[in-house]
Amino acid sequence: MADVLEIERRTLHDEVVSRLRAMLVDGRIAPGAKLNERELCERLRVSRTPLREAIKLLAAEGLVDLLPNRGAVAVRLDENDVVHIFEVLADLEGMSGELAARRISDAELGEIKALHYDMLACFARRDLSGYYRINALIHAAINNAARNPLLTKIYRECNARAQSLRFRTNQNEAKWALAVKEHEQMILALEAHDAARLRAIMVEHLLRKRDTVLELMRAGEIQTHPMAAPSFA
Amino acid sequence: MADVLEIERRTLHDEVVSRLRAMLVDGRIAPGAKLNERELCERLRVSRTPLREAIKLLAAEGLVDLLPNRGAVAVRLDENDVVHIFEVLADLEGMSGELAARRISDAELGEIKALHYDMLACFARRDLSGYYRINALIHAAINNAARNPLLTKIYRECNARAQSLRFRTNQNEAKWALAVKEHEQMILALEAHDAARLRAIMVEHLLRKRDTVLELMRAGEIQTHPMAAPSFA
DNA sequence: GCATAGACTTATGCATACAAAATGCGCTTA
DNA sequence: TAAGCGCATTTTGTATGCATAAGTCTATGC
Repeated sequence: MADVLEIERRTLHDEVVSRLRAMLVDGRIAPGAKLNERELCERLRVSRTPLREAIKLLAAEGLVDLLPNRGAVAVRLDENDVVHIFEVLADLEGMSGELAARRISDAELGEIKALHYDMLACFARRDLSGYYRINALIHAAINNAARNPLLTKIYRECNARAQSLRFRTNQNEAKWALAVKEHEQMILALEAHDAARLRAIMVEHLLRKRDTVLELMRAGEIQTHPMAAPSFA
Repeated sequence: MADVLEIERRTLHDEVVSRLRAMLVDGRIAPGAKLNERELCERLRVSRTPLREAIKLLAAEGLVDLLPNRGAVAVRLDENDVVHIFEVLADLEGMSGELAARRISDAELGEIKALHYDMLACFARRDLSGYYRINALIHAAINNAARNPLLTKIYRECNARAQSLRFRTNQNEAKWALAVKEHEQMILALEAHDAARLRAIMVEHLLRKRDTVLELMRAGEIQTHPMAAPSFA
């Protein structure tokens, strides 16, 4: 037998962290919504102890704000926050690209190319959801090829912050086409193992995304304002 | 009166996080040492609840490892970990430098110059402790001038990981002199607001530090091995 | 003599209980 | 009528208790 089956011994608070994080990132808990302990305990069927440990952890990850003696609320990002997050994210992506270009294996490169074609298929069908999903897989694969677990951890955390905005860029045809073109450049740079070039492309790619997100925010197309219904569904 | 005095309302777990973090970074809790809850409760005069919340948080910061059902231990870094940490740290420093060069105010630059002279004084006196302290202040000041709170947060956390090694580079005269020279280059690049150049210098600076730390580790001059006394003083 | 099984001890994980702070609401009063 | 005050309720912060898993030690069998 190849390997012993990994015994599933996640602790309760770990489980709660994962579930809460998902709820925050996918919007089931809206930005600005209060995290009522009693209510969440009932929803998640756990006592307050593991729940509170989880909330503290998510605060460290920047997904919730802790108000002393008044509990926690899902973070609501303003324009400055978005600028800061994407600034860091762009650099982390750049670093991922630089390292990946140097370290990627042929097998990894092959898989990324395959994903790229999957993504092109989504683009051709104008399947934005599929495109987003595969796009995320490609970025994760590049990050993974950088072979730095700490970079991966930090990248994931920053990405979660950004994702909590639940923006949808690429709704503009020209921008979407440009993003695809940038992805093609990425593949070329990866194949050429051109570290400096891939860094530049990825930084550029992310900064462009930042600008689009800022535009959407200014246009009011991203939910970051005082909510009509401050609770969560 | 200028401003209302900031009411000190830190919660107990917050306080515990700070104190434990300090103990981990400054070595009062040695790498590999087990964090016994009961013992720490008595030392810190708190109950297990806030202590456990703090430990979970420090695990997220990478300063302790959580072993399910077997508590927490202070992380012990191996060579790979060090490579990964400094790889990220070098990039974060590079990013700090790049942004700081673009955004630094004259006042901030003046303060950094002053610190630089303080550091030169320490160098002249061969005061390694003072040098280290001021060196950290300079790096923090540059980071601060980058005006990105998220970058600052991540930088601090990575730095804490590295600091937990408690290395002392610059014990070699030639390397110390080189480090000082690199700092002079930093000041010049900052003054010239040459972002690309400052990034390059800072990355280089950190990678050199990484190499020195790796040398020290290989020479057994950094305490990362199974301890004779696995508890803490 | 070594390995192993089993009881016993200890420490951790989770739940609950208690204390203190904040919030809400009705009443009073100017 | 609106602002302010005080009590009741809710919610958070901390401590403690209970159940279970890990660790330890001894005794027994091969």
